[in-house]
Amino acid sequence: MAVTYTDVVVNKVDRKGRVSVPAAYRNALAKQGLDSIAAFPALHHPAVQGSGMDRLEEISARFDQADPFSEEFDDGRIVLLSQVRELAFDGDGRVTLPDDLIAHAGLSSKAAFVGLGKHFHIWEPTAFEEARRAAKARRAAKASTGGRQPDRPPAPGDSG
Amino acid sequence: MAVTYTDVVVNKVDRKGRVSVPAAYRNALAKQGLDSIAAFPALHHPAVQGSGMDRLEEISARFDQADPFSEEFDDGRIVLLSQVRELAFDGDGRVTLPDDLIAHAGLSSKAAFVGLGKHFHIWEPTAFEEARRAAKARRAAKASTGGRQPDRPPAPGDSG
DNA sequence: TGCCATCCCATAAAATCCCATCCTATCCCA
DNA sequence: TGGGATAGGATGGGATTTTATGGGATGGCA
Repeated sequence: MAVTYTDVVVNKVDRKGRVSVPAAYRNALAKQGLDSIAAFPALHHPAVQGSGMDRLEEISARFDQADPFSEEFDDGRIVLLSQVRELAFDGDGRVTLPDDLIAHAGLSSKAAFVGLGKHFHIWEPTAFEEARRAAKARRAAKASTGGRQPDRPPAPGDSG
Repeated sequence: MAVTYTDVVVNKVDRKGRVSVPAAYRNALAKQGLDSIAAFPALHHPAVQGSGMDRLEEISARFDQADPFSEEFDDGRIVLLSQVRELAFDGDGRVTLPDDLIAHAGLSSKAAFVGLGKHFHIWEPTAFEEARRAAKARRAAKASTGGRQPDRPPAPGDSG
């Protein structure tokens, strides 16, 4: 599977908390037989991270391989899996965002879907613009001090 | 079967000791033809662990795989399986929690259903929030002292 | 006959479905 | 190549259906 989600699309969040998932994303998911997205708070950003449930099953399977009662996996299980929400599409390709995710991402009336390859983020549009600007600035700073930047990985293909 | 239980849902425990099992969980179980949950005290937490009976059989099978005659696993099996209760749904999708499970989890008027993939926990809501906070802190501490820990499968947020 | 576990019903709130409308990118044809 | 015709998306809102929850009725068992 290659890059599935690309582009940035801004859609409205209506007063019921619904947002249309961009058709391109929906179609990508539909090809895998999925009619929902797995959503949870992005670890390092004020954004919702989304993907197909299949991505999550991978992770869940890893926890499961180990002794289901080993204590060492409990923290990961609790922190990661308990935050996952499965959001099913309604008949019009929309999902309703739960309050806690709306809060985490600081969403109000608009949501920016940001394609990141195998997953995507949902940001408050202006917050995303700001974050992107900041990221660019950091990269520029680094570039000027030397060193290869990861915007053009040397290896072809997709390793993830 | 994959990630079946996600999300955290807080429901009331009425004065008869009944709780509504979240519809999402019920529906998942119904798809497997189940109309009850298997519940027992979680090993490392003040919580009730639940799943479908099918999941329990799977777990029991692992004890056999390991070493059917090892004393260690036999103890585990006895401790675990002897404490399992099958809680049937009433007509409205509720179950009645036995006193010992209520005691073990310290439940009173509310119960938090915590989806953990293939099984779920039932916690006293504030106790769960506290436990999750602690788990997050431990993970953060570990992550900062070194690379990926063996108890830390690639997080869904790690790539983004 | 008293107690407890079920079952059943009523209600309020919330989630879901369904349809009408508005937009916009695309297509077709003169 | 201009412009209307179309199809697919995105939105809003109302109608329905599910859920969650409280309480009472019922039946079995000690």
